[in-house]
Amino acid sequence: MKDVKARTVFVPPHRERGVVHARIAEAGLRSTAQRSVVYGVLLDHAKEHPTADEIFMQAKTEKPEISMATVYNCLDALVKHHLVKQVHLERAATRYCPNMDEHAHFLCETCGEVWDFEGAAKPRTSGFRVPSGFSVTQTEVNMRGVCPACAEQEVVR
Amino acid sequence: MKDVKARTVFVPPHRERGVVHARIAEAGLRSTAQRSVVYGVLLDHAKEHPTADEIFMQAKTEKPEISMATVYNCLDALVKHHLVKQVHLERAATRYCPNMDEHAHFLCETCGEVWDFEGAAKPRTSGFRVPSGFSVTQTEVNMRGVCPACAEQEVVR
DNA sequence: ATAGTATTTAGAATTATTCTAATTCAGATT
DNA sequence: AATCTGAATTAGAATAATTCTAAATACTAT
Repeated sequence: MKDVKARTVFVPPHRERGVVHARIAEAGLRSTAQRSVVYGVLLDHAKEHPTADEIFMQAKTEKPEISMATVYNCLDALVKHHLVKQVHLERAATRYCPNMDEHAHFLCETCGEVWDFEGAAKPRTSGFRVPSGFSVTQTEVNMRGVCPACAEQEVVR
Repeated sequence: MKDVKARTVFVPPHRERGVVHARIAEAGLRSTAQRSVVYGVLLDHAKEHPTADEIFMQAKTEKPEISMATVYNCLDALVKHHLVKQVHLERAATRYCPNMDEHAHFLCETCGEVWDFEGAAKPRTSGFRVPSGFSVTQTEVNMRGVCPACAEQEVVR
């Protein structure tokens, strides 16, 4: 399990009793203890863009009985109700992101860290021509390259 | 294995003796029989955006001894030498695309088909602000929604 | 409190991908 | 044409990611 970090302008809501519960309920989801824990973990670790497994391990510290299947169930429910986004960056495990503002993801190919890039694409379709008849509900923009820290190291070497 | 189709403006080069070989060599890769088969399959099935497993099954019809590990090795080599792109649309298997023109991918959430949307994003970063210091080498744009055929069926129903 | 439905659970099953170590091959050199 | 050398291929095992299953539990509305 690689340790990933990321920078974002997104400020997750302060995680306190009731806030997470309320958000889940507002989204039209039955609010269960497990969903609160999973969503709470994701809000606390938004910058890490954690995988299901990383979320599972963290969630267990708060709720030891929780199972992996439940983490997947919860994540799917949160995704379906637009509280969380899936991020498909690599051939490896899917990552999750509770920042629903429009933003792109950047993966540093050298260190593997994931970053959020703010700034909405106008049109919402990121500049690509959408043939008529297609309705686009979601756009995911993923970039790869080298982050400043890694670029600097290369120069030094 | 789901049967997928897609529409694209990309016209794959006619697959004949030597053409595939030459492209691989030009890319700076040692040209082996297996790489030719894998790349050839991909060119013939560009519209399907096949998975490694689908490519493996097709490749076996041309070269029965080929192994799955080789398909992955070949795909990785082709990706590294910019002959092929990985497409990460879903939590499921990675898809591969030999169309290196700038384009976006669209996944119909109803029927699961993948489509190519032409049209380069300018700036190359798809309208998102890239913080200074980051160098972007690749941008992947994935959209989801409903394709015309599925939209029509919904109206009828 | 009770029924009815959705959710959770453990663990098995499946699918996708990577690894390993032995063998074979492509391309350069003689 | 034969030889060399590092790279590529192979089968199969191993690992990792995700989904499935059936039984138990927890919510919500009565």
